[in-house]
Amino acid sequence: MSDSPRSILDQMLCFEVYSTEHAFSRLYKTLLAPLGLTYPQFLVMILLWETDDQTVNGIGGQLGLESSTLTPLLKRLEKAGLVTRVRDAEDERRVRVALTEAGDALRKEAKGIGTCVAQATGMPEAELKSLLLDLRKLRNGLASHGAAAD
Amino acid sequence: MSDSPRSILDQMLCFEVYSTEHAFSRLYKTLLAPLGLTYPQFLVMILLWETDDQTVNGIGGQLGLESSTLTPLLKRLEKAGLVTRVRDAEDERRVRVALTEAGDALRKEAKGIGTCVAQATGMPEAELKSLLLDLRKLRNGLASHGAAAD
DNA sequence: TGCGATTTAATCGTGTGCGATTTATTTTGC
DNA sequence: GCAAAATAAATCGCACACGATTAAATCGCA
Repeated sequence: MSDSPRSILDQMLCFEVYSTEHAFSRLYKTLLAPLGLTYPQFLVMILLWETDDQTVNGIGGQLGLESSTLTPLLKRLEKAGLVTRVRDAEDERRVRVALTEAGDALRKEAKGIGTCVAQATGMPEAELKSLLLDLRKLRNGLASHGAAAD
Repeated sequence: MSDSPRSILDQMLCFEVYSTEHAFSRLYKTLLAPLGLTYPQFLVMILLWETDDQTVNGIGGQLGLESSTLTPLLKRLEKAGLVTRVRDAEDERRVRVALTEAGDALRKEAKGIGTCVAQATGMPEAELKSLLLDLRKLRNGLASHGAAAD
């Protein structure tokens, strides 16, 4: 990227979101490499650290991901020994995802990452907070549009 | 997504960017389906509509994408009859990507998409513009951090 | 001039993402 | 109580996206 020649892309908000997402992704890649996690895997772990033992749909609802994305991802976390996947005895359709000891222990390793990212932005906290709220407003607008079309 | 239970994710700017990117992606999917384009393909077409006949690296530099991403994508555009890919006679290492007539003609079909997306956000133009600038500031911060680590 | 370093695309392997479909289970409506 | 509808997860095919590597062409400098 770096210094692109002026282009119509510079006026497009969607492209700014698109490339900012890539920038975050690249930063997280280096931060998460020691933990052996990808960014989406990290998001799942954050949810489980907060509330252990959730269903696939429960996780997907919070992240906005389909089971077609989550199932393979969760299998990789299982293979890495961080979570267990077991059919719910109450409702055999559901699969409950829970932390293993190793998965729980990883929480400590991840402690500093949040503040590390905040520092990497080079922006004051208040500005980041207001940007977050503006983005949420935008996302809600886009989502409601999609929902209205159904 | 919709109404997630309150979670630590709600405080994370990176997740807001991540999910806003998905929201844009879903919206563009429906808008671009009639053109037979994906969103990254659309970005490439925008660059070519603006400046025809560019190298793979030239396009990649503007989009922040590697040749490992672009080469298959460009081959799909070529297969769809929208662009040509030919080795540069001046420098045989380079591949020049240019619009076909069909690729150029598609420009008209894409005319309304920009304003359509702007409307879908449900936010006033000035707000979108300031959000774009804030995001650019954030992205530059993240990128410079990554560069500094090299 | 010629050879090593650099540049440019392409290739390969891994990991998201999604839509459409499938399978198994539970809920419902009669 | 049982067939139809609904729900949950998994599966499949396709399309990004990146890092590492490779192959070919060009550059640069001794």
